[in-house]
Amino acid sequence: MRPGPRRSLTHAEILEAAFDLLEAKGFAAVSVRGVAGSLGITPTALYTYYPSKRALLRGMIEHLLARLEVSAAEGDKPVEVAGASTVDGVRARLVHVALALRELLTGHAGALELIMSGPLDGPNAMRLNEALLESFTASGLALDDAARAAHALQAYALGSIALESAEVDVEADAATSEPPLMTDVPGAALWTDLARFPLSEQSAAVAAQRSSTAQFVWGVERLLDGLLARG
Amino acid sequence: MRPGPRRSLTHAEILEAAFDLLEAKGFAAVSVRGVAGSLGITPTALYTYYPSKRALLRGMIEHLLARLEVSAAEGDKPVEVAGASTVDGVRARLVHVALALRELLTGHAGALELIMSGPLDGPNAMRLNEALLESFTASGLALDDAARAAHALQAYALGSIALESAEVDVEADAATSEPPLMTDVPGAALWTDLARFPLSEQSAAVAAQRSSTAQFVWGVERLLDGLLARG
DNA sequence: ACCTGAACACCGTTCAAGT
DNA sequence: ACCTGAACACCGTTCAAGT
Repeated sequence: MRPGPRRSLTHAEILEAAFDLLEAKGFAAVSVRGVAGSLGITPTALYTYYPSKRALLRGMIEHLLARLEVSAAEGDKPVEVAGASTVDGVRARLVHVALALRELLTGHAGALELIMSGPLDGPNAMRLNEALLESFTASGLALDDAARAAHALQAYALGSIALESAEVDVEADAATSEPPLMTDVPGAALWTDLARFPLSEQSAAVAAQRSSTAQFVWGVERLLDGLLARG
Repeated sequence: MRPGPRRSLTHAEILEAAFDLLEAKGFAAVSVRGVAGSLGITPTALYTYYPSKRALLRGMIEHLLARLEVSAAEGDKPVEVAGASTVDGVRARLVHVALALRELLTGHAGALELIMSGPLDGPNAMRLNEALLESFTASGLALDDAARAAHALQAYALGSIALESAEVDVEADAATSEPPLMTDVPGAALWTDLARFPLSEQSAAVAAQRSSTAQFVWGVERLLDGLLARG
């Protein structure tokens, strides 16, 4: 179509190859050499498109967040309660955005490491932030408080997802069964001494369900309780 | 003192060297080769003490969390309000623990990456969890809810610290002034088009203060509002 | 039992050279 | 203008060999 492309690759093609690698072999496989290799070019040729690996990762984060559903699409969750339908709808939208972020990051292997690998300051991260600000101001918060609330909700969501994925990792390790690691670190001898932590032991059943969507939403709801409280 | 040490090093000495490296040169410098080199031994000798780099990092996490002040030390914050002094004291303790965790992780360069590099399931992580469970049950929550609340608070704290440190990174990068990265990624042309995000622009002043302790505590307080709410 | 040296299969990045 | 090849200074991990 074009008179003749100066470059053999588009950024979109490079990012696609990078995500294929991420999905297939995990975050560690997304190396400059690996991405270049899967595109049939030399590692140094990739530096023509991105000035550093960090820049490549930033491009990937943007590409990922572009798929985040953030707008106030109707029919998400019809409000059935009579009365303050607007506020309830806004609240449902906030929960929806948090859940969408969680699904985006738990759906792609290595996506969390990607997000955590750099600051969230690209246009799509700002789109997310703007959507949260809209929702919080729409539910009656002053702009300053809305900004703090948006930040708090993002912090909870990212931290929650990070804790989840760390626990998934340990389940995967359980198969290889690492040795108990009895070291001379203070307290390390008690590694499996659950009796020292009676409440943790008793609540083990709940702890086992931490990776569930319900747990995530429960936390979002409690945070929103605090953030949206008035009078 | 001892009849004759079989090993030339203790785990404590190795961890100390590893933390010196972490503090001095950041997380990337904490390599098997780097730690071994700073101890005057060969990389392979380190595998006598830790079976993998991952095991070394787990040891470091435990070492770090051992320094976390988690107990109900008196005089932290004398309750001045008459009335429900116990509950207020418990709440103050929760804020205190969250702040202590934040100071621990922002105080040591690379400590967050360390924490995020694996699951939080060592004895000192359990000590933290147990302390949170005690506080939440003491303020009237059922054990199930207390477990969920403890998890939510840890999620918020870790996520908040992660967002902070990512922003610190970008400030450091501002000096080297990376090019604006005009790519053909959808939306990337709007990278600096703040006008598209009016609320984000207006609240930029608040956003600039995100790395403050006050912002962190505000979020903890709002979360606790939701978690501790009754009737 | 502890440690070394050599090796394997990787990294991100730079730079002179080709077309 | 785009790309290659060689090189630099690194990784984590394994394994035979020494003491």
